[in-house]
Amino acid sequence: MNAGEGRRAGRRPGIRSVAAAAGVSVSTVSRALNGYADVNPDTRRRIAAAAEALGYQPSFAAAMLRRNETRTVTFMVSKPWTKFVDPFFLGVLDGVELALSAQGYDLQVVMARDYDRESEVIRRAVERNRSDALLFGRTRPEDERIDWLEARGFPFATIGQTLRNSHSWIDRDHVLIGRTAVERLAALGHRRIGLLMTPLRYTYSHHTREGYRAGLAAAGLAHDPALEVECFLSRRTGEEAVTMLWTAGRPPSALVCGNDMIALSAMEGLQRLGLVPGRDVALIGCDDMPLAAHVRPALTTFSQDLDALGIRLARILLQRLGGDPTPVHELIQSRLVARESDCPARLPD
Amino acid sequence: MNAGEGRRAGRRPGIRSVAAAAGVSVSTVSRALNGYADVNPDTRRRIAAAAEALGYQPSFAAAMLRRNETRTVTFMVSKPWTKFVDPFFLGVLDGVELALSAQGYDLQVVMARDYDRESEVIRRAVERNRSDALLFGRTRPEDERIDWLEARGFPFATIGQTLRNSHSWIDRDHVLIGRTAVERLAALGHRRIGLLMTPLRYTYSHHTREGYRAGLAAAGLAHDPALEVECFLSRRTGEEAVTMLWTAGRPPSALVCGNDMIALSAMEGLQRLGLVPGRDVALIGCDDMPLAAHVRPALTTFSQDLDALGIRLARILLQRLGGDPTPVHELIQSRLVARESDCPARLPD
DNA sequence: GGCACAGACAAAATCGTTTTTGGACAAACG
DNA sequence: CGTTTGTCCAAAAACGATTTTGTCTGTGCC
Repeated sequence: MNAGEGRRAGRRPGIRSVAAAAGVSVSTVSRALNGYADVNPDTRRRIAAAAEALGYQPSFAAAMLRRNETRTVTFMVSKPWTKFVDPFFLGVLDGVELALSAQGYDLQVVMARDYDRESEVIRRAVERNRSDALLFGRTRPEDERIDWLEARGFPFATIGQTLRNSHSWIDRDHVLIGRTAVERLAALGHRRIGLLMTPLRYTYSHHTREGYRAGLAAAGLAHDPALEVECFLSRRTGEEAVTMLWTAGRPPSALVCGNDMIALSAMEGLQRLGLVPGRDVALIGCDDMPLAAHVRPALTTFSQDLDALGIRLARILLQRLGGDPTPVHELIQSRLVARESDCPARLPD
Repeated sequence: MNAGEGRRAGRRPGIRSVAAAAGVSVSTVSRALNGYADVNPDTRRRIAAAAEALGYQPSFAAAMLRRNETRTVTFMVSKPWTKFVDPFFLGVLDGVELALSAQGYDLQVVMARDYDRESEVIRRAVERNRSDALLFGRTRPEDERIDWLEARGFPFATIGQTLRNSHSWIDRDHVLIGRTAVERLAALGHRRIGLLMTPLRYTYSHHTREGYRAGLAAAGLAHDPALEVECFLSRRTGEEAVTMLWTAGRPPSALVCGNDMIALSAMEGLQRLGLVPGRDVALIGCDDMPLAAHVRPALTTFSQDLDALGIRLARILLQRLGGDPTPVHELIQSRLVARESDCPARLPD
């Protein structure tokens, strides 16, 4: 009889079925279900009931086509450290998913398998236009990914800053972390404190170094550039750095490490040199990865609520997607977790 | 002049622009770009060139709507162990993403934040119909999620088996793992070997136990049910189990642990009891999580190539999506990584 | 020559929503 | 009473691809 009658029976009910059941037009159903104002409360209820009864689920593809948005956010996870996915990203991922799904957004994950391909992965993710926005970390002082995204006007937010900082980001306060670490070690009597840095191509490495230097200055300690060693992305990186420091020149009595991986690896290096970490040499890490608490000596390090970080990151992005174009910056405080690896200086020098 | 001319300029080029540029109809463009047979090789080249020149990217939403498929796979990650995401899932996730993206599929991730909500999360993921298939782990002997999915005819594959095993899965050979662990400990002279099981609601726990018992039988050792302890999902679970075993009755001299978390926690429990793991009590874990190698004593455990597991899992699913409905089962071999925690028995009893 | 057939393409229908446009009606207002 | 205003809803036009159906050639075969 009526126009919508020809539907094949096996199919999922569409909006027209709901319209027919509720005795209204499809447009009214759409407006009712999407919470528009101009629909009679009574009609709205009738439609909701019909939709419920039919088990109606809107076709996402159709809505997506019409609205021209995907309600999906892509998270790029980098994993240059060892073959394991970085636990840091995973904690964040969890929080991000929580915040996104609460707003009806889906989370898509892409992996950047090595440093050089990160730009390409981003480009592909955007050009496939299967998501509305992008999230990623490991930002660099001059970041071509960010330039590219800004030029394209594609919404995104990052974990970590750049030099220009023209975009939305969230970040740990690495300056404060570096400074706090040094001050703590200085208070323990250490006069020669080394820094095992994460790769300087990342912005946060510079911040940590800045904080480290500020800490030295605040404690009235001399700054010896030879004690700043850049580490790279291998499992043994801290080991190599330590070997170098203890082989050439005057070694430090304490080490601030850019992350826990480096600290752990440095510990192994120290042991290999016949030194006992946490007794002969003090160490402080950064990340508080699960390992840190279980190693002997347990690693003193900086911890943060990754879940919360992820949630806030997602919120920042959602705000942007909600139409507010002003960039948001947020600095997350980390908490020092005192364990065993930071010991007092043994011999005053 | 012609029909397609009215397009607003700022927009991404659509298939009609390509058609216009190549001087053919939209249908021909579609067929050419999707690799259908009945298009002249020459025309095909012309179309490809035009698409390339315009930077044409097909609207995914439109294709999705018409084809009625999303080219997206949802991966549900469970995370009941502690607050950290299980590294096991993450390794797998990586492999899955690799295999899927190679076939043009996108990966969507949903988190199951606790055990009870896993079914709900799955139901929601499916009903939103924003993905073509589902991947998940932590299967149970009787798994309502699987029943539900099968009833609905929704494609999926799992990490882990069920009792009926009517679906596609991939799994570690936990029976072999349990058996190998026991045999190794028996060969080291242990006569009383305990089993710290993962929760029995999971299928693999039963398999491990089965292997454990088979190992005992093969070594000619008595089976004492009191030595089989079920552990639950807390950070201290192994500690509690150990305390119980050593408080009541005759304690074992060696422990097979259902996973590394349990083993690590058991080590802490042993130390609290004044025992030295790896000297007084032998332990073997299962998972080879990053922690395992760094703990003192380093944990002897079973390792597997998670990347490969993820890749094969994805392949199994893609085969299903490709139209082949026959369920595929695949058993992955694990490798024993001998470290320090499995020591010879001290006193023959 | 007439017919069947295949190759290469065009035209049009279709997927299931959202959004725009406009119409019917009632209330308010002069 | 006529006009404006506002409420509620229907009709129809998008959105941009894929798929079906149809048309027009040219070729092979009897």
